Amino acid sequence: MNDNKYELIYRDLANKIATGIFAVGNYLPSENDLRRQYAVSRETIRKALLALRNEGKIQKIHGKGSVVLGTRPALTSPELKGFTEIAASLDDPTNSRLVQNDSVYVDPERFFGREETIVRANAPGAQPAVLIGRLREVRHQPVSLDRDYVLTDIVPTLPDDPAETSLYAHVEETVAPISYAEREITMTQADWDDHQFLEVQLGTSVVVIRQKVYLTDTRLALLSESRLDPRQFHYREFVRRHLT
Amino acid sequence: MNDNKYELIYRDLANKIATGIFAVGNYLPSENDLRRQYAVSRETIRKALLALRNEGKIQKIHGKGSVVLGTRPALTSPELKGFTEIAASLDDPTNSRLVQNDSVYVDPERFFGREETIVRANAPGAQPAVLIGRLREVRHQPVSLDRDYVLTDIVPTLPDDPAETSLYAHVEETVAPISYAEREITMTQADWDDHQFLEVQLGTSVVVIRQKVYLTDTRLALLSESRLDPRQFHYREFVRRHLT
DNA sequence: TATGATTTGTGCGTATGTATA
DNA sequence: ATATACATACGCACAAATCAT
Repeated sequence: MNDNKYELIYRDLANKIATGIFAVGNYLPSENDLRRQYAVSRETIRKALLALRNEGKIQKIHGKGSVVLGTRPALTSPELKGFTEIAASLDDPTNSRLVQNDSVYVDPERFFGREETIVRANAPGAQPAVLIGRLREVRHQPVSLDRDYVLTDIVPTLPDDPAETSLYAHVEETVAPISYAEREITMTQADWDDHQFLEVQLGTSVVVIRQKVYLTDTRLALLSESRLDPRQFHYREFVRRHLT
Repeated sequence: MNDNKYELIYRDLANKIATGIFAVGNYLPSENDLRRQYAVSRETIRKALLALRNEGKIQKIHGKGSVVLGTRPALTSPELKGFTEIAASLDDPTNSRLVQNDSVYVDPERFFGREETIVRANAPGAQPAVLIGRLREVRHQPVSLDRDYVLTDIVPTLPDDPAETSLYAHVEETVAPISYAEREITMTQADWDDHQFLEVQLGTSVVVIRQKVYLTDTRLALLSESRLDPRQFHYREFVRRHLT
């Protein structure tokens, strides 16, 4: 949590949109009104509005004002959050079960695409990692089978109870803030684990979301793979055509 | 194309990153150097860098500089572009075949999720639209079956040859700039058309990307559905954890 | 049609704070 | 400690789009 002015204003406005105080389709107060209300400069207001715009919460219309567009939630969404963090914002009961916890070697270069990520210790590009496999349940139904490869060189420790704790929170507390990720979504054939845990038929398709998660200093901290039942998969995002 | 200073600088820097003049892993010149090189104020430079950062092309590190991260291309990517526009940037030969061209009524409220989009003319929420179905081929292989529902009330005319022309370009020339879209990715069972055109087996899974495409004034201009062979589907995007 | 008021967009300058080396 | 580099914040001027008169 930052205490920047524009971020505080951003959160206040985002909250007022989420709770309907600023209703969808209506205009926000003008930048000059907001400037007076928050007693800041116009540039500070504009930074807050830009952040809302980039997330698709408002649309700025030249000469008119800022229209409230609405809000989009989902379990699998463009936000860079861990399951534990998303679960905290859901009403439904959620559960994580540890199903794997091994020391392995991985080659991050082979994580995207359809190659094998786990390699021999002496393979070129091999890095030591801890593999944590967790089955995620919402409303007591399995929704995803997650495997995180935590790079030991960057993240030397792990939470005491990996099933209960947010990996992201642990990394940010013990190493450095998580900053960004490259994400890949593909489809593949269900394997035995998918069949066992996600209760999908062998050989049918499952959705695979892979992420390379980086710290603020661009160091790669972990690889994560999430396998989902295609019947439950729905991914929503907001995309813009232009910078401005 | 805008002729704003910061956008020109953005494009110049993006181009130098794409062509390797600024190599991955290296630092860009400092904001002060860039300010001198382009003979603009520091804020203008910072706007250009912010745009690069938001697209995952650079990472700004406080007190150090801006590291070049790299570039990510793909046929199905987070950019809001039509197939014709993406095809223009590919080396491979591409082709579009018109397979459908009908007048229908749609209910945009029913476009996301798993409901029927095409409704009766007198249904509540029904809007007139032209359905344009096109089979897209790359390297003479079918890659996607696209259906665009162009809302007649907003876009009254259509290009003369819908198979060859970019719908997006036509909308922007005759109506208003396209600004943003809500996108949904799901999976469903292949139907007869998928089997015929995409050459996938009946009943196996296909990827469905649906988009609601809006103009700068927030009017909904068209609905588009893209159905893809899951074996060829790979979607890559860049996501950030924080605003700053 | 034209004009002025309002609102957002772009650009510049300056000052201060904070992180890095 | 000092210099460098990025981050935040304020203020100002003018351009461009919109709308009511």
